[in-house]
Formats: sequence, structure tokens, C-alpha cells
Amino acid sequence: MLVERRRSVASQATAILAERIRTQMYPPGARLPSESELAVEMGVSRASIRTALGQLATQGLVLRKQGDGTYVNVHVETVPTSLSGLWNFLRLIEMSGRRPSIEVLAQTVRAASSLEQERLLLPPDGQVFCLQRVFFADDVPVILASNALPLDALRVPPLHCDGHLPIDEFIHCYSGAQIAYDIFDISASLPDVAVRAILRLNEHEPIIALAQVFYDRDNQPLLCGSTSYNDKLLSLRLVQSWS
Amino acid sequence: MLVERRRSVASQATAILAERIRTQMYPPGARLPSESELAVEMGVSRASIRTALGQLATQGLVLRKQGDGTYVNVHVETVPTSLSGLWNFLRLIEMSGRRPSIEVLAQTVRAASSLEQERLLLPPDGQVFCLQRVFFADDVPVILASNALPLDALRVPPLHCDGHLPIDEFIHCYSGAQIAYDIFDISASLPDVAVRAILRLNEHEPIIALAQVFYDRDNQPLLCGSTSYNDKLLSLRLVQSWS
DNA sequence: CAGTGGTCTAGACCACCCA
DNA sequence: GGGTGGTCTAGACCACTGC
Repeated sequence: MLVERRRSVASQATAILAERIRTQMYPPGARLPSESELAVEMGVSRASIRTALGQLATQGLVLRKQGDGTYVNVHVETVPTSLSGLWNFLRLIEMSGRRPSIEVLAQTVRAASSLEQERLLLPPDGQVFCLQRVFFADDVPVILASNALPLDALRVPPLHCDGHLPIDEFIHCYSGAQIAYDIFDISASLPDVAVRAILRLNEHEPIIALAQVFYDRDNQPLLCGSTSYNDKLLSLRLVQSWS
Repeated sequence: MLVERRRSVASQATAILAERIRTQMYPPGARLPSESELAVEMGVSRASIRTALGQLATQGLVLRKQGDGTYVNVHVETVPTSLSGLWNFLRLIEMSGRRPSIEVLAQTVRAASSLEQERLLLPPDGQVFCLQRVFFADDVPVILASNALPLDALRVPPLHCDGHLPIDEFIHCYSGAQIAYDIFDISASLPDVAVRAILRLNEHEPIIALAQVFYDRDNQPLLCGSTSYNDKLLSLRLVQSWS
């Protein structure tokens, strides 16, 4: 392995192994080379390989069996997502086998709603930059996402970044901050008439509503959002690995 | 630290540190001792302490800042759950500050439905042991869970285990198997009249439906289930940590 | 029995933060 | 500069699996 600077050896090994699984150099169900062999092949320590395999196991791509070996999960092709990929809606749509696209409905600066004030810890006169987008799968609307950033956290003028970035890069682009964690509620809701129109839903058709807040390492809220997710058209399927 | 056999040093350290956070020996927002100090105090290597802190960080209990220190997440008291705690409904209810209880509605052996046949890879005449339970929070029904195990996977006669065990121990008790991973769909649904009666819901009141399958290390399905989750009474709040 | 993954250690160096 | 977490190594031993 040609070791680059700037990226850890372990994460480079993760990327290489994930690529080999994706291209079916290691097909579903296959046993990977042993940790020692991979370590020698890539010219790194076994600990680094173990870190990489651990990440792949967390994502559900491989299964490790003590005394036996490490195997590619046979369900890798049925496109569940791990929790860490939840917020990348474009990739989610792409993985479902459809063509993703985005339409930006609105980019506005406005007074924060009381809910946003509470979630972003803003004063009563606080302002937010609000971005409202629709995600399409093969030109059918499947997700409506509405995000609000505190206006005084912006380091670039609003409207400068495009809306195609995943949430972590989006936040980093606008405010220079990094996400440490997020907290979100999942609920079932009957959308109001405006949302129904955008997502082309019938009355009494329930959808998933996600309400999320992203925080930085100092527990400061960076962004809050509300997402309407049409689970009938884009299944919300997660994979979870057990220790 | 008195090192026991049978449990890894790292997981014991995790338990000790989690307990210190729970009892507020390390209160919300506080900085933990450095990794080296903890290693010396517990008489283990720094690597083991790092493994433990990594687990706590994944669960969202602590935040680690390079060049600074490790801090207790100020949101530990607002009871979000990490994905790994999702299936422990009793604990979920307990963490919300209410008294959890369980009622077993039915324990039956019956022919597998076509959906169960598909999900459990059973032949057309396959049979399942089915357990249907309701979870209460302060005597109010909040979750209806229906689980099916392949009958021929049972190593003990049906009805021998009680229904209070978390899912992994439940499966282990009945079939001796261990969960390697699970795949589940989250959807919004309008429950039918039977579910509405059990969860005391009005018509047109949507709830979260979870459809899950648990697998072992050989990709064999161990158990499948359908869960109706009243998110209006028990919020489904997850915490996710980033890298 | 040989080989695998699981655990643990001791030590080194780096990047980063703050005083 | 001194201390912190982040990364990486080399080596050791254990627990488990399959033959």
C-alpha cells in the first residue's frame, strides 16, 4: 500500500478492502485473506488491518468468525445502509438503483421559529439561514429536507455552497465546524397539505418524519432540520452489527 | 481494577467508566482523567483504555477532543439511545423515566406465513414459534412486538423462556445461537383495527412499524419480527456519533 | 494440530490545544 | 512547551475453529 499522508493507514486499508468487496474481487460470502496476510500484503501492522476490518464489520460489510476467518456479508447487495450513511440521501437513492437528483426549493434568511430557537439555543430575535430541498429518485420526489443554520455561525455569505454536499461537508463549508454527534427523533406523521403536494402524497398517507440536531465537540448545536421521508418509495433499511 | 477472567479488560473498563458517568462521579460536561492516568489507575495499558473510551464515544456518552481531553456529553441525561440499545424495549421505557412492564399476548406454534417463510428461508410447510408481547410504560401500552422463530431451531421446548429477556439473550436461550447482525425496515403505517385496540389508538393515527430479521455469523436467519411502536408516547430518539 | 481472529502490552511518534 | 488524544508498530498469548 502506498501510504499517503493526511489519511490514516487504517482508513486507507478500509477503503481498499471496501473497494475489493464492491468490485467483487471478494464476492459475497467469500472468505477474505487472513489478517496477517493482509498486513503483509499492504505492508502495515496487523493492528491497522484489524482497525480496518472492524470498521467494515460495523458497517455490516463483513462478518468475523473467531478461529475461522472473515467473510463478506451475503446481504451486501441488498442495499441496507448503516446508521453512519443515513444522512447521505443522494447515496441512499443511488444505492437503491435509481438516479438521484436535487431541487432547491428555497434558500432564505429569516427569523428562527420557536422550535429552532429552542433546538439551536438562539435568543428570541435569532436569525437562521434556511435551506429547503427535495430529493428525487428517477424524477420522483421521495424526500423533503428542511435545514436551518444559525445565521451568525456562517463564515461565508449565504447561497455560496451548493446543496449537493452531504450534511457534514455542507456544515463544514458554511460554518467551518465539524459534526461530533447528532440526535434525532423518528416519528410517523400525516403530512400537511403543503408537504403532500411536494411529495405527491394522498391524504391519510403516513410518512416518516425525522427531526435532527447536529452538534460540535463543544455541544454547540450547528444545524437543525426536519425531514419528510417517503418510506413507501425509498425503503429506510438499516443494518446493525452486534459486537 | 480487579481483572476477572471471561470478560475482556476493555469491556470491564467500559463498564466502570459508564458507571462513573451514570453516578455523576464524572458529571455532564466534565473532563475525564487523561487516558494515561486512567490506564495507570486501572492497571491496564493505554490501548485498553482507548478501546473502552471508543465504545463510550460510539454510544454518545463522551466526546473526545484531540489535544484537549475527553468530556462527558452534556446530553447524557436527555435519554437518547444509541442504535445498539434500540431493541431493548424495557430499558428504553425505563430510560424515559417510566415504569416498564410486559404482557405476553400469545405464545403459539403455527405454520409460517408467506412473509415469514421468505424472511426465515423456510420451506412452504415450515413452522414457527411465535411470541406476541405488549410493552407498557406506566401501564400504558406503547409497543406491540411480534416475533417468530423457526420451530426446528429451538433447542428447548417452547414456552420455557420468559419474555423479559432482551432479544439477543432471548434468541440465545431458545436456540443457543448468537446474533451477528440484523437488518430492519422503518416505516410509517396506519395500524389495523386489532393493533389499534391493543395500543389504544384512534383511527388515522400513524405509528412507526419496524420489520426486522436477525442473522447469525453464517448468514442464517434466526428470528424475524414486526414491531408497532407508538412514537407519540415513547419518542424514538437516537444519538449517533461521527468518526 | 495448525491457523484464525480476539485480546493485551509497551513503546514510539504525531497532530493538536492551551497556557 | 507540556500535555492531550490519534496513530502505528512489533510482539505476545489466548480462544476458538476446522481438519
